Amino acid sequence: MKAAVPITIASLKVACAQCNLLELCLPFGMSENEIDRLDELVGARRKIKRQQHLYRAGDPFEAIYAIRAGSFKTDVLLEDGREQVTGFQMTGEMLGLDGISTETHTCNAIALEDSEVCVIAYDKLEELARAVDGLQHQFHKVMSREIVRDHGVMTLLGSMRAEERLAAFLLNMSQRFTARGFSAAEFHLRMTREEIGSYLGLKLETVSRAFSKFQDEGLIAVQQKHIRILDIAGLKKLIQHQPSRC
Amino acid sequence: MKAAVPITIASLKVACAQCNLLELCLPFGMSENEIDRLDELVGARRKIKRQQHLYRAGDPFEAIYAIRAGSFKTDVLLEDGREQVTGFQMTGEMLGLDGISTETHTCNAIALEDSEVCVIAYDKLEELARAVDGLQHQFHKVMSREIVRDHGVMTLLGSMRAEERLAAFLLNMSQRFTARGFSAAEFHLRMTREEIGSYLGLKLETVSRAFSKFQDEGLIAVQQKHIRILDIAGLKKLIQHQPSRC
DNA sequence: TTTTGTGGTTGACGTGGATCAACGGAGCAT
DNA sequence: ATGCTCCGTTGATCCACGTCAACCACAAAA
Repeated sequence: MKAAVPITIASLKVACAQCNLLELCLPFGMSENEIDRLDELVGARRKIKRQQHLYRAGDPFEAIYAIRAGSFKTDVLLEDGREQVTGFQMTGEMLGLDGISTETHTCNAIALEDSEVCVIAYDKLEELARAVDGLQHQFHKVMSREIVRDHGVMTLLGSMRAEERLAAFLLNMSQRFTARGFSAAEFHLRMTREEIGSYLGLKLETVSRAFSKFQDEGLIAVQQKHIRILDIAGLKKLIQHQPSRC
Repeated sequence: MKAAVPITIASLKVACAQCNLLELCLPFGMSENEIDRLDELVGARRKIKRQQHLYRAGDPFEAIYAIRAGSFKTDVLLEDGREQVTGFQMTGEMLGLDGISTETHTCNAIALEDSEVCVIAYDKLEELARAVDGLQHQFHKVMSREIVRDHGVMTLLGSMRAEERLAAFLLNMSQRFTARGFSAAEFHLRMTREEIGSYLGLKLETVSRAFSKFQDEGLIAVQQKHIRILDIAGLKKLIQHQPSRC
């Protein structure tokens, strides 16, 4: 019997105010009072095992998700079978925003490791956003941030060469790990070379070669998915592309 | 004398309900009552001459803009001088959504022809969105649509070859002209080959060659910026990329 | 009219990254 | 252990697109 440990509904739900991801997630910038009201919003957590889908392209859109633990990729499948990874998401980041426009998810969200998300029913979110100023504003910021991020990727895909792309990717990962309290210089990638390549518009062999080249040049140390950045400045210099001559 | 034509403040403002872009713009899907309330929101129109900036990267963010007439491009400048076009916008589309996240515009918006926009003060928009359910929902949809669109561009840049990209671009333009009541088969591009190239991650010569090739193959007729699509199905076939063999 | 400038086309050539192929190592089930 | 499978690395070759350069069309200025 569990009499000694009272388990209430509340304890099964997410208490945003207690969540250590607060700084990274939707509540960022909201007042304490406002955050307390968020808890009516977050219905349940959901665990997703590695390689499983949180949602699929075509699924009806009902909720957005905040990553509580773990990480995900989003991708779309072209008619001819090509896969395009559109993003990697870490704890505190939101998934599913693309579904609002058509009320249907437009991509697949797949866990890169065993993960857990907070489920945020979208109709409730809209309702609460009307009442809680800070929530509305933060939600808009989250969506806008996604737009800015996507523009960054477009720039990367549209105007950088292979090594610049990979350098930008590593610096981005490093920065995101840092924001989560992990080492900026040493981390574990949860995605394969092929997934990185798809995201960066490169083939897996090219990604692999660029990793090796960076290693030869003393910029990083690679061991499978484990990355150690030895020369952050060197990587940064790479992405401002020395124009051909002069 | 103009005595016979009373000019009121109201007539200088935009009446969303009377605007013929209603179907394409923010009000789409809102009720008549709701749309009437929008008029308190749209402060003024602003005319932008060809090649002039509506806003610049770094400008403080105060308003978003609905294009009332004309067209724009958005771009970002990399440190080394490279320009990356992140989008082309037509009538009814919104500009400036990227600014919400950092309260600073992150790209430049430049008119491709003499244009006019409706200025929507962002703080007023948030305020009104709290009162008018339909507005809140439509605004979210507009932002989400931008995210979906960007994912589409990422897919294009990440996994298509030059001719596929250009075919996708032409079909997209055609579809957007159609939505605005113009011919699907014949239209005028307002941007240069270089701007198209930047957007598609190609050099202007490659764009030009692809146009010529499409013309040789009878898919389109090109004369400078004037495009006539002769074989829509043919273009569509191009973008599903016949996998190398079989 | 000629001039000048901007944008577009086309050709010749070079190269970055894709493709094809072989192999090696890690993790997992047996 | 053994074998299997997935993932990553590396080499050899190819080709799509970038680069460089010449030229052309059109529009605005002189």
